[in-house]
Amino acid sequence: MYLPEIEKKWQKKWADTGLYKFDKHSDKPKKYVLEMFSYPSGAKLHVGHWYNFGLADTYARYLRMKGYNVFHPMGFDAFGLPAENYAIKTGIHPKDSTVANITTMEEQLKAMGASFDWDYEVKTCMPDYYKWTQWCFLQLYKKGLAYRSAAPVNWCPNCNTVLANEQVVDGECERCHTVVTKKHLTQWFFKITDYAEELLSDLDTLDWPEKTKLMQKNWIGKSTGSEITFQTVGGGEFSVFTTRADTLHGCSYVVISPEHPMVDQLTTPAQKEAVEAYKEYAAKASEIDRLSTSREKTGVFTGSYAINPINGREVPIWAADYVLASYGTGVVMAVPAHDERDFAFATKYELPIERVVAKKHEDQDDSLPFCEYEGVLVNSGQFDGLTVTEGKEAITKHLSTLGKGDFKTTYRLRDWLISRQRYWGAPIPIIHCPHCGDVPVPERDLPVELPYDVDFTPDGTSPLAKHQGFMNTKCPVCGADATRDPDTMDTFVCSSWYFLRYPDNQNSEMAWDPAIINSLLPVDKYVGGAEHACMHLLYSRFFTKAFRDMGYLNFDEPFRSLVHQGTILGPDGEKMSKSKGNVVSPDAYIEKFGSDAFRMYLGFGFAYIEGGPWNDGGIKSVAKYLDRVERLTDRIYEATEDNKSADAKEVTYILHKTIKAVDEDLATFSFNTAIARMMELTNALYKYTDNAFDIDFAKDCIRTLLKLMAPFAPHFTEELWERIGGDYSIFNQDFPVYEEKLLVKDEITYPLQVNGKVKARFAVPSDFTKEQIEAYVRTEYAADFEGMDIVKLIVVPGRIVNVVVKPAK
RNA sequence: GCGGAUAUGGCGGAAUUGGCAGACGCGCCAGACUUAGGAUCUGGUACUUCGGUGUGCAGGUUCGACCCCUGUUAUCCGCACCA
Repeated sequence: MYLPEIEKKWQKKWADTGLYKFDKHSDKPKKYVLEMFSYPSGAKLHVGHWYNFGLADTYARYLRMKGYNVFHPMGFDAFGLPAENYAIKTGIHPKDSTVANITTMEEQLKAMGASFDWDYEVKTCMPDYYKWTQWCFLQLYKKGLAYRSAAPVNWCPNCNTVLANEQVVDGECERCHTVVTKKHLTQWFFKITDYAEELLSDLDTLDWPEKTKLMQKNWIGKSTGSEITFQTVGGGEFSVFTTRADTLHGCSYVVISPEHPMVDQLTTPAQKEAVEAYKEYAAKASEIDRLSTSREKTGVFTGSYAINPINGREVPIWAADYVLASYGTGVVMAVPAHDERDFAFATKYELPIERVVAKKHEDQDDSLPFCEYEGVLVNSGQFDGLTVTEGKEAITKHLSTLGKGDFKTTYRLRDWLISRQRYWGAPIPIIHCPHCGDVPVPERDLPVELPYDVDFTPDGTSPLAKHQGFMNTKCPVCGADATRDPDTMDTFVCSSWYFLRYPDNQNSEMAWDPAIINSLLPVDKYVGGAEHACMHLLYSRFFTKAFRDMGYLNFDEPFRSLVHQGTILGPDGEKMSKSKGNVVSPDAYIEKFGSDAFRMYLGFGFAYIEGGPWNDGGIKSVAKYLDRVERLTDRIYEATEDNKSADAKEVTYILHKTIKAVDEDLATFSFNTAIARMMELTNALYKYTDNAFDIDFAKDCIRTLLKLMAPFAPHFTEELWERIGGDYSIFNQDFPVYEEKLLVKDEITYPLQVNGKVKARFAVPSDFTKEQIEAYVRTEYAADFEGMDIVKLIVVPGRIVNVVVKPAK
C-alpha cells in the first residue's frame, strides 16, 4: 500500500464527513485532550511537533474508541519575539509572516491526519482572541491583581533594547552576545504571589510528573522563619527575615541590599562617598558576575549601627549585594558563626564571629561555620541549652511579647512582570491620563487594536510609543487628552487562558461561557514539553485560580493530568540545531513512508517520556511492519481452504493478552510496548495461518488487530478496514475488549530454582494450589534432592518455585 | 554549591513493580525463493575457557535484587548567594 496516496484520500473523506466534529450534545462522558499549542515561528512542523501532536492524537483516538466524547482542539500561540526579530532582520511584517506560517502549519497538521476539530481553532494574534486577553487583564486589574511598579529589566546596550528573560542566555544577549545589564522601568505586574500558598499546596492534587511538581515547588520556594525588628541607633527601624532566629545572639552585624530604599538614610556623611560608589558598582554588576557562584562577596560599611533586640548590643550595618532586595525584607541579620555566606563576608572584612550553637553529639564536626541543625544553644543567656528547633520557637515567642518579632512565612516566587517593550503582542488596555492617572480601557471599547503600520526597529523605546494614531486618545473618565500604554503583554499571558477559549471560541459576548467551560474542563490530559514547568504551567494555574475567585470558573486547577514527551535528538545524539547540521525534517520521510509510518515509528522507537536520538532504520522497520499486516490481512481474506479444527488456543490467548496490554499501555502513554505487543500478535497470526485455518476466527482476529492499531496508523487501518468490508469509519468502532477467562491458560510452566538458580522447568495445571505445587516438586524431583536437606521451599503461584537446599549431614 | 533524574547486548529499548534479565524491533550471521534483491520467508544472535558469568562501580538486606538500603562514579535537567 502506498501510504502517501491513501492518506490524502482518507483525510479528504474524514473532512467531508466531519468525522472529528465534536458533539456538544453527546451524552458520553467527556475527555478534554490537549497539546500545548503551536508557536508559528518557523514555517514548518518539526520532528518535535510530530512527536508531541502525533502521539497525543493517538491517545485521543484511543479514548474516542473507548467510548468517550473527546474534545481535541488545536491552535496557535501566535504573538511573540521570534516573529518580530524575523521582521527586524528581513523586513517582513510579523503579521504577514505569522499568518503565512500558520497557513502552512495548518496544512501540515491536516496532512498528519490528526483528529483535531478545526472549528475550535484559536489564534492568539487575532483581535477576536486578544480582545479577551485584554479583558482578562482588566478583570485582574479590577481585582487588584494587576499593578504598575518600577522594576529593573534586562537591557542590551548594543541592541539598545529591552530583552525578555528568555532572551538572556548565560547573561548575554541571545542575538549579539553583549553582556546584559539592568535598567529601571515602570512595568505592569500580575500579583501571582497572592496565590503562592495555594499554587504550592494544590500541587499535591495533580497527576503530574513528580519532577515538574518539584520544580514548581522549588520555584515557589516556601520558607518558614521569623521576622525580627531592629531599631537603629539613629532612631529608625527595619525588619529582617531569618530561618535561624535561634542564632540571634550571634548576630554581629546586619547587611542591607544596596538597592534597598533605606540605604541612603542609613548612610552617614563620612561613608556617603564609599556607599555611593558601591551602589554604582552593584548596579553595574553584570548578569555574568551574578551567575558566578564563586564570586567574591563585596560590601561597604554604611556608618550606622543597629540594636540587636535580644541583647541590646550595637552592631554595624553594612551594604552588600549578596543580599537580594527582592527577597524577604531586603535586610539580613548576619550570624557568621552559623552561616557560610556571613562567615565568608565576616572573614574578609574582619567582623566578629561568635559561636552561639554548639554540637549536640560527640562525633559531630563543629568547626565554624557550624550550620547543622543538630545543636544546642550557647552564649545565649536564658536560652542556653535549648536545641536549634526549640531555640527558634522560644526566641521568636520572646521577641513577640516585646513586639519586636514574630513567625513569618516567605516565598521565593516573584510577581509576574508582563510588560514588554515590543510590538508583536497584545496591547495593554490602559490609558494614562494626566488628571486621572492609570485608567482601564472600558470593556465596550475592546479590543485595543494593534496597528499594522508600526516602525518596530529597536531603539530602546516601545515601538507603539512612536505611533501617534495609536498613542493619542481621550481619557474615558474625564475626556482629557491622554495616551495609551505603549507596552504589550508577555505572550505567556495569551497562553495562560487559551484552553478556556477553545470550547467557546466563537463567543463574541464574553471570553467564555462559564456553563460550557465548567462542563468541559479541567483538561483531562495535557501533553507538552517540560520546558514550561515554571512558566506557562504556573501562570495557567494562577489564571485559573484568579478567575475562579472572580466567579468565572468552578474548578481549581486547569490541567488534571500532565504528560511531558521527551526530546527527539539528532542522529548524533545531540540536540537538533541548524548550526550542528543534525536536523531531521519529517517531510522527506512523510513523502516516502507516509505519516502513519512516521508517527508509528515515533511511538515505537522511543520511550515516550524519554525521547532519544533519531534512527533512520527504525522508520523502515515500521513501514515493513505495516506491509506485513497488509499481507496478513489479504492472506486471511483471500483464503479459501477452511479448517474449523485448527488449534486456535495459543492465538486466542495471545489475542486477548494483546488487547489487554495495548489498552493498558495506551492509557499510560507506553506506545512502544503497545506496538511490540501488536507485532507479537501479528507474528502469532502468521504462524497460525501458515496451514489451513479457521477463516472466520482469523478474520475476527484481524478485525481486532486493525482496531487496536487504528489510533497509531489511522489512514492505514481505515483503508484496510474498508478493504475487508467494515462500516465507515473504523474510528466509530468500539475499542476491543478482552475476556478475562481467555487469559487463563490450562497449564502453567514454572521455573524451578535451586538456591536461586534456575535448574529445571515443569508444567502443572493452572488451578494447582501452593500445596499441590510443593507436593509435586517434592515427589517429582525427590531423586535430584537425594543427599540434600530441603531447608525451605518457596512457591510463588503463577511465577516461580525456589528450593533452598544444603548438603545433608 | 543545592535539588532531581538516568545508567540494562553492537543499537533503540522491555521486564506484570522483589520472582525465568534482554520482550519487540534495528543491525549482524546463515539458509530458502529468485535473472536479480536494498523485496519476502525461515533459523540464529548478551558473554563464556561450556563450568559458569552477567543490568555503571563497591558493599548490604533477602530463599530470591535491574528493582529495596548504604556508599561511589559518569551523564543529563532544573535552580543560582533566597538569609
